[in-house]
Amino acid sequence: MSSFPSSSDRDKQWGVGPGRSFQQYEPSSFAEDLATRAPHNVTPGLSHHDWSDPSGKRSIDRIIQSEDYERSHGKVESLSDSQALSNDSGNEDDPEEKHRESKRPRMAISCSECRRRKIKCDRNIPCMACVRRGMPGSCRWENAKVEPSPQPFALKTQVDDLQRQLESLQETLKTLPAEVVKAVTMAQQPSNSNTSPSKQGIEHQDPREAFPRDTQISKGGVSSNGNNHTSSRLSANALNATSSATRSNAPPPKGLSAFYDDAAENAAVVLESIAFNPQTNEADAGNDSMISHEYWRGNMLTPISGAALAGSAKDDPPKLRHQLEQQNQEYTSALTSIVAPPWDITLDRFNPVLMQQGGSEPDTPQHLMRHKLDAMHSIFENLPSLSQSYYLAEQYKNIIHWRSRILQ
Amino acid sequence: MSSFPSSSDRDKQWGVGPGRSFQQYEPSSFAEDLATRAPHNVTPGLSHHDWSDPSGKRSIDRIIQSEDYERSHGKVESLSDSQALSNDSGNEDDPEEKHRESKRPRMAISCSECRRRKIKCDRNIPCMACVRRGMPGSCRWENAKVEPSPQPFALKTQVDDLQRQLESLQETLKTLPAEVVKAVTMAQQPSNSNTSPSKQGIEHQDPREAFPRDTQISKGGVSSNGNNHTSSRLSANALNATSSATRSNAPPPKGLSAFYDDAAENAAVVLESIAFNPQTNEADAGNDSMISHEYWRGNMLTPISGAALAGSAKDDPPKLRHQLEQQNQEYTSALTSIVAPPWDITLDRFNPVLMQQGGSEPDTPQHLMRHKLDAMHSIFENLPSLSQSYYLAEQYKNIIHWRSRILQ
DNA sequence: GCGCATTTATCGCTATGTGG
DNA sequence: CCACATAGCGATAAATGCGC
Ligand SMILES: [Zn+2]
Ligand SMILES: [Zn+2]
Ligand SMILES: [Zn+2]
Ligand SMILES: [Zn+2]
Repeated sequence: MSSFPSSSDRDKQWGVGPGRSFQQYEPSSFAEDLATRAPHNVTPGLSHHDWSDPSGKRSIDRIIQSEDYERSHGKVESLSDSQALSNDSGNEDDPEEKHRESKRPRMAISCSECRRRKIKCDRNIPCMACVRRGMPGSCRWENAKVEPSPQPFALKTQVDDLQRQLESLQETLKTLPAEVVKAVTMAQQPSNSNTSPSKQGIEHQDPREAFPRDTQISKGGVSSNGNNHTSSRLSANALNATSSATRSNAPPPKGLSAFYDDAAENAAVVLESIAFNPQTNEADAGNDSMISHEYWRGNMLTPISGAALAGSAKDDPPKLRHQLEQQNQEYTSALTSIVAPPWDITLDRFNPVLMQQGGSEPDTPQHLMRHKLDAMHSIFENLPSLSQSYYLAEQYKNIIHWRSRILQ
Repeated sequence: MSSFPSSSDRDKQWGVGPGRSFQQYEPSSFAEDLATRAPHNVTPGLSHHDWSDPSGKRSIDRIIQSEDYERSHGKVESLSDSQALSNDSGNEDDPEEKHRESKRPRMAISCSECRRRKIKCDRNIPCMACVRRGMPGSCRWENAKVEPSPQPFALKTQVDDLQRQLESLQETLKTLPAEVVKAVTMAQQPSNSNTSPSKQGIEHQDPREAFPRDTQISKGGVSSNGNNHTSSRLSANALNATSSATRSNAPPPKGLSAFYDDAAENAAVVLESIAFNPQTNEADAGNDSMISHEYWRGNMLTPISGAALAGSAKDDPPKLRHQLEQQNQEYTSALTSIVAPPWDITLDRFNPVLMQQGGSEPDTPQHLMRHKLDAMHSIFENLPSLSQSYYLAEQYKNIIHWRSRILQ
């Protein structure tokens, strides 16, 4: 750490380029460097010159990348994120901070993944790079800091901390009424604490067993994988299995019915608040941070755009190409099966295809209405999760907004 | 160590290229290196060439990025220096040791078993290789590799796992009635260990990296690393299941307590307004950056790629095969329904699926409203997690924003 | 079980873009 | 024109997994 051999820097002559010579690694650049990499969050521009402390640079940057860092460091905070996106409002800036520093001089356009990997991004949404890599779903665009590459290690303290929390929570849970506890644990399956990777798990043997399959899968979505969280909601569902047959199993826990109702209410409230006061929720949401953000981050599905596909195919081996095509086809069809099916868009009007089978009746307006509603039902039925509904709504909103801008 | 090919690597100076000369790995890095790595430690010092930062360090730094860091950030460096490398002190010399660390750490994606045997791994969690071998239980993804660093570090997988458990529990808790939750959190909340940290710490990186492809899919309950805490979500499935899989026009849900209806109605109105009257919300929309988007980062489900499926099926018993296919189908459709944009981008204009229905409907009879509400109920019943919805919404908002930029 | 040819990922450093 | 950021090349470390 001692200061770096500054003088030496200069020596490094490496062929200077024609034109201007970059001496990038000068002191200042150092700071820059940090800023850049660290990006994780920091990004926002603040100049972190401050801590330019030369020493340890490298490691430090990496380290710093945590958001908290910035937070604590000064400002940044969500602002950057939100801001970036929100753009519209634009008005109220942070009153307080005022730092003249421009936050983000240059907006990013490459997808996050490409930025992280420092590779070329074709700027499509599932960009080719991501598609080729087999994870079109991880192709996102966030106008924000770049995250550092994943690392296999973590701080032990983290582990300890988590462990502690977990225990604490579990402990607390014990104090709850029996029924509740039961429901909860049931839902959440004994989290064996074990941190250690001791195997356990699924036993082996019958391969079929290995695949948990059952259940959740079809879940309308989301939840899915191991994450439970989603799921949990032990409530409502059980209660009104309204929607048709259930997949069997899991009989609703009984004594909780009273709670369920409440849960439903809560859900409604939540939805409402999200819809109307996103920022308000911010707080809540924020705090629930219990969840790991990691969850959904990476494998979202996304249909590959035709262009991207075509492009990639160009020089890829036929095998890969075929694979991509097939993959895409799957995505697309799946997508269609749910979103599109009930509608016959070509009619340019609401026309629930599915419903039709039900017996085509005359075209009475009345009936049309009826169809409409039924179709809507179909949709809603396929929007099992709040995420979905919220997403659709949001999406729609965005589209409108976007369009108005484009068409200007 | 010895295995390391290379120390000599360094020699390979690859001649400087014509055109621009990169001397990348040399001089300049020096300074930098020195600052950073060297200090750190350990590294033995190999002649500069070797600066190979030995490794540990490198990766370690990365690791550290956790929040905890910042906390201490005040001095991060110290940490890094001493801590991380602490080991070094003293023995830093052995060339051997140090070597084991790599300059460019990469996360593994094949399961441990496959890696060990050097055979192909389909990257699913019980990977086919393991399944076929009859020991799906032994299929784990431990990023084993080097786990050298003594003290302060731990495998990230551990952290992930813990985190997951914690989240799961908390999520579940959230579904409980407010009062209960309050009691619980209160009891344990004492801001124990800054909770916040956890969230972030882990965040970057995620599994997706690890399993580029669709992997987790079958995971169902298995947490990624082997632990089996099954995922909970006891009931949700039931409900949701129906939807995607079945497209039957199930009759509208009904029969909840009156009060539920009220709540739902409110929510329904909200949702409706969002969907049908986007502009109203527009303002809000912008700000979104709500919640820690980080939340869901990471474990989204992804359908099994056709290729993978095909491959596995190849020599598997038909029964299993069928199961897999079905499972996949369900996953695909479910997930797609969430992610799939309701518009048809290729048309360069949208096909507002939702819009239509909403838009018109001026004279909605009373009973129509009723249906709508019923539909809303369906949604609420499946309300999964706030985090998810936020994440998704955010995600898409980003996309829209991005598009608007690209399109100018 | 494993040598080793391939494929893939990481990252120093340069080229560019952009707001001020 | 400059300071500061992003884009992304291309060398090269590492992981994968064929084939014996
Ligand atoms: Zn990209
Ligand atoms: Zn991408
Ligand atoms: Zn495997
Ligand atoms: Zn395996």
